[in-house]
Amino acid sequence: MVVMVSPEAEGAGRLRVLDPVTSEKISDHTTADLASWIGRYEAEHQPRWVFPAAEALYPQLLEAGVRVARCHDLTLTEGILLASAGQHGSPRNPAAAWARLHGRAEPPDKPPPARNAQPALFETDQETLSLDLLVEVYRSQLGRGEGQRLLIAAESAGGLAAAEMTDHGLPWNEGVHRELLTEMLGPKPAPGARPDKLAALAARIVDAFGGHPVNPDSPASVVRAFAREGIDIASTRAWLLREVDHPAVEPLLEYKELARMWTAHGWTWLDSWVHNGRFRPDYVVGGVVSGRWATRGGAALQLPKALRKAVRSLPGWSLVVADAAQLEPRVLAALSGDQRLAEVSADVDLYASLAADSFDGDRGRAKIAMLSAMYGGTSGGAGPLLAVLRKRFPQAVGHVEQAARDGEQGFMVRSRLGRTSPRPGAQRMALMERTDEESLQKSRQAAREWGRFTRNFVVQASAADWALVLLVTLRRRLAGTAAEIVFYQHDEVLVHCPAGDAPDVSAELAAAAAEATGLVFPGTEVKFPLESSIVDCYGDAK
DNA sequence: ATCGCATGCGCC
DNA sequence: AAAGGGCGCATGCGAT
Repeated sequence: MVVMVSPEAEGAGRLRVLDPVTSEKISDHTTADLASWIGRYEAEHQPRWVFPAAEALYPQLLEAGVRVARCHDLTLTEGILLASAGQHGSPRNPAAAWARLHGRAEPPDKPPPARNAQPALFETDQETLSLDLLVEVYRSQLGRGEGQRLLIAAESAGGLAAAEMTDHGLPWNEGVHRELLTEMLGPKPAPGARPDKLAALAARIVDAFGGHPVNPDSPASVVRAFAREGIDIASTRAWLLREVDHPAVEPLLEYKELARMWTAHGWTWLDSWVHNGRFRPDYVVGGVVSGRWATRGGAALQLPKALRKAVRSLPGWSLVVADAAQLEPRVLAALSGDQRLAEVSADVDLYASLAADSFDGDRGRAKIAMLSAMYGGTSGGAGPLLAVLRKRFPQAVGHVEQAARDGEQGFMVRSRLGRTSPRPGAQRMALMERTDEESLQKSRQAAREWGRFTRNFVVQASAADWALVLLVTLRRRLAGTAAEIVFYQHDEVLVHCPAGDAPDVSAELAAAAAEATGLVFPGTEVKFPLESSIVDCYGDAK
């Protein structure tokens, strides 16, 4: 069964039950308590729910204790279909989709919710759209999305998984975090003051420059200070500073590291993002053009490794941490059908295996070669290494080089499941097409840059396909158990579960990885190992 | 006072 | 001197 949902203010709503094959109306319903209605119907029928946007509706259902298994998200789907039609960035809400079908003016998307906004129990500004309109958009999407059914289903399920993860929250031990901050930075400073250790380092930096005032937070000020000492640096990037022989370098590097911890993940972050022992980021499903997720606030996908110490399971519970090993080169092997690279992928350490096959056992060089192929890099002597790779793995290298050529010519490229890259913007496209003598250089550079983007897109986006399918497959497998998926980051999943269930969860993870591989790359011989460990502390994983 | 851009670093 | 793809975020700083 398929049920269209049109939420109204104050938790009310309208619903239409549709025939799953024809999408014809079976019955209409209105209710003052949408959550309860959905909860009852879910228990009895487990339909596919059609939501205008799970992001807006599902948190309220979860708040009311209602979960659903399956949905079709009209907003997420519209985003995929628009991109597929070369219309990245158009409004993708259902009302805009309907307007497009009828040649009317398209209402813009609503601005995203305020940073770290506390979700209201029942939002009253939720746009109410008629069931007729929603059904029309749904049918249109089924037609337009014929070739991307798995991607649409996975993206929609991802929308549910994201809301559930925010609802669970990542178990966060505030005490551990505070101890770490005190250890690194000193006691929590008064408002407006710098932590002791940062102040001390700043003083050391000034000393090292002979007492001249220097603001270590200002790159320009640091560059000027070095210039006074006769040292020219192009920027204050850490990797560049490391090459400089000067007493200020060491305290500067330490300052940068600690300052980042203070400003990005210090006491202020803790107070605004961790409540009752849980960190609840807002995930933005498909927020990156490649299909990777983003987050709104909280920098959840950029947690410094040092902070993983603060992620602790509750007493009697465990964390199962799973990480796809070297996902992107495996994806390239499967995408391109390169038999030899498929054989290399049999090893959990793909780079070691690649080194043994083609680089005299030099893992570092093997890795540089592979990364250059996937990113289009040429530095670090990558050129000759790439040549070796091309000779030994012509299909794999040919695959990314074709994607690069497509991009250089302004064509779109697609991920395995059909997610589509944007076209170059009008300005870049105009530059890329210029052939006059004075612009030739810039034209070629613009084309090469876009080629690097599309080269990487096919790999990164197909890896995101695989990881998304893994996530939603795992979600389905864990439904009805006590286990909670609590974190998802590109190629990594964390599950929080009763300690006794952890081995079962690990088994489900392995099964989900195999299932994802079969769904995304049917028939491939490429191996996609998932390294998982059962721990009490995220910092102890691997 | 407020905004947008550049810088630089965190993660994958 | 730049160099390899994708992001989010805090800060500095000039423009408004």
